[in-house]
Amino acid sequence: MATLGELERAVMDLLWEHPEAITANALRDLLSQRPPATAGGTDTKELAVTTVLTVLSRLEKKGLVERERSIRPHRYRSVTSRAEHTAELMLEVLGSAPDREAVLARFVGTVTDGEASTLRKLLGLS
Amino acid sequence: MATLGELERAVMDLLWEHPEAITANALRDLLSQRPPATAGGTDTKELAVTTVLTVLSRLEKKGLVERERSIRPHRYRSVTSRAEHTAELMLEVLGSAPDREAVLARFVGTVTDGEASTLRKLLGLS
DNA sequence: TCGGGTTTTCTACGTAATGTAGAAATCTCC
DNA sequence: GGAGATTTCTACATTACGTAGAAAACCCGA
Repeated sequence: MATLGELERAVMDLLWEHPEAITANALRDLLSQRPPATAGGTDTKELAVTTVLTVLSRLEKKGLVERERSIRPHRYRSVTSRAEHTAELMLEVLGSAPDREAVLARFVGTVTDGEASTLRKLLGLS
Repeated sequence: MATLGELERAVMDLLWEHPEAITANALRDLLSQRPPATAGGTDTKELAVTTVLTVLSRLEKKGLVERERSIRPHRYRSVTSRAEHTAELMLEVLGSAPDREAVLARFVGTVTDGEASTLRKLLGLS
């Protein structure tokens, strides 16, 4: 896997919020509405559709997005949910550590109380 | 934070294995011993010391490494332990999710049994 | 003290990922 | 069959990283 760029991330966020597959044009419109997190301006950048399509192709190549080619304005959707993806990323980070248990110790020490009890619940079932 | 490059990662790994601060030259020697994980050749690349120094400077700028400037061959050491760093990375990934609990659910579902019990132990005490 | 070896900093270049989009090719419907 | 919509191809700018030479700074022995 890899880290996503800013625009790639924004696109994935939108796809995750939209379970139904959507077109590149729809995505471009949605992108123009959300302000860029980078600066605090009233900046509503209008991207070219080709830009969105390029990003979508790259995300597809990375396996994060798939599209329906049967219908003409292709519809795009994320392959996994955001939660899945995030969990995978966390596991990837954890996986590269030779001292996984030490990492987990630090990890649970920093998680909020509510989340700790969530974890307890989840672990109690198994 | 950010993801590290291959060489940056190798340097951090060595610094994490060496609690005592070490010199750039020592690092270069250590680097030449460990085979590059990329290919499986008997490749023992000898890097220039300036290369190692550049990487160390970049890691210092990123806040991952600090050095003693008082003595002349500067000694470098990692600011945090690998476990700390990894846990921070995991939290960073988790932090960007609006559905943290869902992520945690997926996460604990994928962790090994041994780690799950470790987590239970850690959470039981609190 | 001074000069040469050692160490560090500055500068630079190649590559790869990403943001961005025009030009060209493809498709679809009238 | 052609015009407008859609997708693909190609391209360029920027940034991060690997890599290291050139230059500057430093330190020790003669």
